[in-house]
Amino acid sequence: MTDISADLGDLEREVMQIIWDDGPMTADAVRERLQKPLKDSTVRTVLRRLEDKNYVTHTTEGRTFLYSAVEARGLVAARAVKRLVDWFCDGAIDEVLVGMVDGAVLDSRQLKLLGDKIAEAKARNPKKD
Amino acid sequence: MTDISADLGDLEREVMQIIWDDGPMTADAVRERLQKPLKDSTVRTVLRRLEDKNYVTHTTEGRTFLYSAVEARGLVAARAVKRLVDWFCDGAIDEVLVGMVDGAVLDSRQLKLLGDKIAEAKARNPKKD
DNA sequence: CTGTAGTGTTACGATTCGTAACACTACCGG
DNA sequence: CCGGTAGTGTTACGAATCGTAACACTACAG
Repeated sequence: MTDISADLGDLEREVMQIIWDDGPMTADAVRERLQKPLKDSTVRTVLRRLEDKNYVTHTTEGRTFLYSAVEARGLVAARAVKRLVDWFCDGAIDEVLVGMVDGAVLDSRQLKLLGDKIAEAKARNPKKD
Repeated sequence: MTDISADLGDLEREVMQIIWDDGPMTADAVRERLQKPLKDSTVRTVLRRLEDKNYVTHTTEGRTFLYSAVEARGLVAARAVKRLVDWFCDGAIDEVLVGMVDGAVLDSRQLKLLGDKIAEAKARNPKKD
């Protein structure tokens, strides 16, 4: 479908969360942290798919794989958001923002946070304006 | 997959764009505006699926259907963004924002736009702060 | 009353994803 | 030296979604 958002299934995302939260870890460690009791091979398959999709990499520790995230969660999410906006509105981000405000998607606290972050970003990175 | 972003395929999205852009219209009108030359029944199937998903509705004009969008594009996109952020970061929108800035997902123009929109929103909707 | 414009039904192949069995291999302990 | 265990690789299968479309049905115009 030319996947927007992120080409991650539910289980794949859960695994990513675990790895994002708890740093590099073995397949077995991932399995133990999952809610659903899944077979070993299931978790491994998911990890391999995530590696194919370049969400994780592994290093070899002895004969064991240590999986770690390739990119920070926030970055992946941010790019997903951008892709989503591009896809939806051909990049017309203001249309989305209007939607956010009008649809009460963001509450006032989040709006404030957003504003602060932008101020920060501008301060840190004061290009031509 | 508990579809995030929007449960729209590529063709479905194209159709939505057309309807969002050009108001209520017949299935045939949609087909004519599409890039790829598709069979009539294809377009109708997509429209029916979009109606199932509650993206469009139709009114009957004589024996012809007039399809129109149920919700504004920006609103749909905004909600998709929110769902995405929730899904990814459990709602930790600041993590996403950091990602946007660090990953240069937004350029300075967009940051400014974002800031302006927020100011607007606050002005229009000055809740407790 | 028949054809045409329009709608509804059904389908099929590709892809993705959750889920897993099974097969293979290298090292540790006896 | 050899077998079992821990770990990896291969292959698969069923459900869901989506693009794509054929075909069947129906109502109104002429």
